Amino acid sequence: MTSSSVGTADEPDAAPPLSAVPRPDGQSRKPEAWRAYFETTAALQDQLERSLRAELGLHLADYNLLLLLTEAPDHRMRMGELAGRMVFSPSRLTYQVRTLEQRGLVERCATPGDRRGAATVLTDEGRHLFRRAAALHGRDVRDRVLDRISEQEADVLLRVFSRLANALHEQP
Amino acid sequence: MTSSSVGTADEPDAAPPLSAVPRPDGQSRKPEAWRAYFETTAALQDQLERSLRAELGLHLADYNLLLLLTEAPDHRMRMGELAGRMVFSPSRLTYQVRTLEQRGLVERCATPGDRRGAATVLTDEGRHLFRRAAALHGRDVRDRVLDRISEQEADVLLRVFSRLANALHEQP
DNA sequence: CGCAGGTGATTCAAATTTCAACAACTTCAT
DNA sequence: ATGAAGTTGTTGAAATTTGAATCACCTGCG
Repeated sequence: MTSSSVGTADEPDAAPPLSAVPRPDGQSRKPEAWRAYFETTAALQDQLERSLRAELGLHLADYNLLLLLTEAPDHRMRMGELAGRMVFSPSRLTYQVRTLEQRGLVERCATPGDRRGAATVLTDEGRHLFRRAAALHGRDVRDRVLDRISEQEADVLLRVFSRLANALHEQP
Repeated sequence: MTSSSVGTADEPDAAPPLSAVPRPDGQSRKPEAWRAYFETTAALQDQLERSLRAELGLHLADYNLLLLLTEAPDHRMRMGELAGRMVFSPSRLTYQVRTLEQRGLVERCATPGDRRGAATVLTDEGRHLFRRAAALHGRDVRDRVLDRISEQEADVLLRVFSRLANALHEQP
């Protein structure tokens, strides 16, 4: 995907200025920032996905699902919660889990108290594959992103995106 | 989509350019920043897409395609270039353009010098719909993002994502 | 010229995702 | 209890996306 500019966008492209001094023309740089963010994100996800695919045959979505399970207590999570965290529709999650199950990376099982529910658990094989995937993906992310930003910039990113996330959850 | 955290990212951080103030515990906040960025981006795109869909029946990809055409000289662009900018596979672009063509928003036409090529042009109807879409999408983006960050933060985002984009283009 | 080797774009089948029901179960107020 | 209403997940068909051919055309060299 690309741009998604707010419309009033004049191309940035080159090395951006250093200070936060207001521009001579009094214009905001926010639209440019939005566009840079949006376009770069598309290219970045494309590359991360390709790498994971080429090396381990995993989609980024597979990776993220395995990551969530890895972190979950007992390596186990309800379908619903998983769907929410993945920003997936329920049916998409069902499909996704089915494919991982066919590859032996996860297993489905019933939930204790609620006979409607289902849960997904990481298998040993899933845990092993994730370990390899994490090494690869971690390297990819460091090479392409983390090693290219300063701690200060990381702080700003963390602050900004955390704030945005809170706002998104409050008023959908 | 979710996280994509770097997971097992225990590695000395790259040299922080400026005067990064280390955390008390000496840990880097980069992995957290990455994760906040990644997760928030997923939720944000989901909401932007929903809004555009609900109001105007456009996918975010439709919007972006129309945006690129709107900005292009003569409201016209080659398939190849469009695909590159959209980070779309050629066949995906072909399909995407076909659906927009069926809705009367764009037209295909031959390219002057090269009889292999094809180009896409925005129609008047496409231009009109884009205007409405831009108003809506612009408001969405302002409400959810731009009005929630400072000019200084926007500057950092612009600087960071421009830098990352350059790096991505250099070493795929 | 004449064709070997690209390039630009489309096509087709298979994989994935969405959307709108549906089924199974829980909850809660009767 | 009882059944209306809400939850949880799945299913099936249609829409979208991918990936491997394929088609049509350009380029350059012998």
